[in-house]
Amino acid sequence: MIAEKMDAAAVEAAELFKALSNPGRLRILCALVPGEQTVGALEEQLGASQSYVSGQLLRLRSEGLVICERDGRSMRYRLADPRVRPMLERAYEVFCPL
Amino acid sequence: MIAEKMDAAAVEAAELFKALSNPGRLRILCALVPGEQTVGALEEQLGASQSYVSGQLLRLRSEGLVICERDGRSMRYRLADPRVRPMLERAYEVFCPL
DNA sequence: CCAAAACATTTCAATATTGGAATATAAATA
DNA sequence: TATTTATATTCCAATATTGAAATGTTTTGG
Repeated sequence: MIAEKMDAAAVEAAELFKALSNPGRLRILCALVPGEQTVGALEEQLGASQSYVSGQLLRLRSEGLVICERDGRSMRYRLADPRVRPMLERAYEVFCPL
Repeated sequence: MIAEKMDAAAVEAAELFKALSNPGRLRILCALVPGEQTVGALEEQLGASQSYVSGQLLRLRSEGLVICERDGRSMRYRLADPRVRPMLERAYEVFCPL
């Protein structure tokens, strides 16, 4: 049956949507769309605490949505899941009209 | 500052994503993309209980994502928020490739 | 090696979500 | 009108999420 495929896809999609369902995480991911960002840079852009940003990044990392790489004493984060960018682009069109 | 607009948009978008972050709700909304559906029809398509489907519909209604109309003893539900369809279409492209 | 900078991690209380079970309501039919 | 059908609503215990606070870790500069 096709229902199982649809169900599996729905579970996967729902997981991604859950990752996007928090304004802080959403803004972090959006900030990564143009390219890599340092944790400190993300703190500034969000106006959020170090612990908050780092915590959300940890979660996003554990879900495979971002990956990081050390650069001196900083960590550079970037998007890692190819499904994120298309969804964010559409969200941008829908929620941030010209 | 533009940060406030971005923040407001992020909050709105995150709310929609939260509605989509449950496989059951997601499948209900997907089932409504082609057109109106009865509660019973949704129960069949999802293979879920009456109480479950009706409960999720109640929530989606309270968020303004769907609206319903009585038709005899049935209720016909349909999508009500113009932002839902574009997001689901993109999700379909991303998660249900040809 | 030591201190500071930049992140990571743990902990926790408050709050929210989940889905099942039971019960209630509205409309049609006999 | 009594019953059945279709849907709505309430209730609840288990689980998950949230964001702040405190503390731990890693790397570099002196």
